[in-house]
Amino acid sequence: MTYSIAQAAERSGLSIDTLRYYERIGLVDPPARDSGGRRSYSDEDLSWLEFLTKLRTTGMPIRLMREYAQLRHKGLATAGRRKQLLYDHRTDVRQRIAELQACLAILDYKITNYADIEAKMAGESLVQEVSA
Amino acid sequence: MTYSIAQAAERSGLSIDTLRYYERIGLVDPPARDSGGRRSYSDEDLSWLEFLTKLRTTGMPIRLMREYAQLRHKGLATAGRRKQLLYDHRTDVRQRIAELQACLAILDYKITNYADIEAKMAGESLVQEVSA
DNA sequence: GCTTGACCTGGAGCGCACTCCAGCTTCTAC
DNA sequence: GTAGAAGCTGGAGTGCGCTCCAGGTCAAGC
Repeated sequence: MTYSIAQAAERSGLSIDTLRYYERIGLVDPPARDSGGRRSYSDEDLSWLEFLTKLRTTGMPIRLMREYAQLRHKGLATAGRRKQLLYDHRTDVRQRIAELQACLAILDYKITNYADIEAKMAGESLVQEVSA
Repeated sequence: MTYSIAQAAERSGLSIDTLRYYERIGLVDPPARDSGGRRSYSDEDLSWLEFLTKLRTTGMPIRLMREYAQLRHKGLATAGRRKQLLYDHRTDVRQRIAELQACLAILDYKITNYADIEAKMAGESLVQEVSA
């Protein structure tokens, strides 16, 4: 299967401009071209894009994604370094999750507080109503 | 207790420039000034900064932090809207955590794959050694 | 009273990750 | 054979969240 840039954009969730941008900066290999010179993405291209979006979602800077992409081109010999890159990144992601969860607890606390305030205010207006 | 801007920066984890920037854009109230016209942060100021950094850590855009800050000034009457803001934000944060966890699973998978490759390569070089 | 260092202001600059644009080509459908 | 949609390129522009700078003030220690 091959895909036009519009289809690749839809499937990857990236914009057409972003796809071309990623190609320009060396994050993705230039895809095949059709007879009219238009980009024609393969399933393999899409898999790589999908993985890239995971890295992006987890906040990997483009600089590192590019490094990973370049290592891929050098074949099996670089597997160790690629693994290390992902390993380090995983550590970051875990830390980020922990951080978010800690903040979540604070949000919970604040929200509960506001709920209490609302309950109290509702109670008071009830008292007003009853005493009126 | 009062704190110089350098102390406030250290305690909040923000830079001095960021503290002044937050003040400029209305995220924090202008703190008191000492006799020489220098900023003098109170414990209350620091608490607010601490909370702001939680919102920032969880990715709340400055626009919304500012909205929250402005609501605070209007007193209890805005408690409901502030709660709603935090509530919506909590939903975002939870979703973000779920997203990160899904990506984490993929990273785990990839890393395991690389470990397998390494094990296989090590095995092969062992075979080479033995057969040499 | 002079140096040093922290702090002040207004405004410019920066890095990141896109996003948009002008002007052109190419395919498709009528 | 022509209109319209989709795609092409190189390059400029954008939004966010800071970060840095020049030129000045102020207080403390020597």
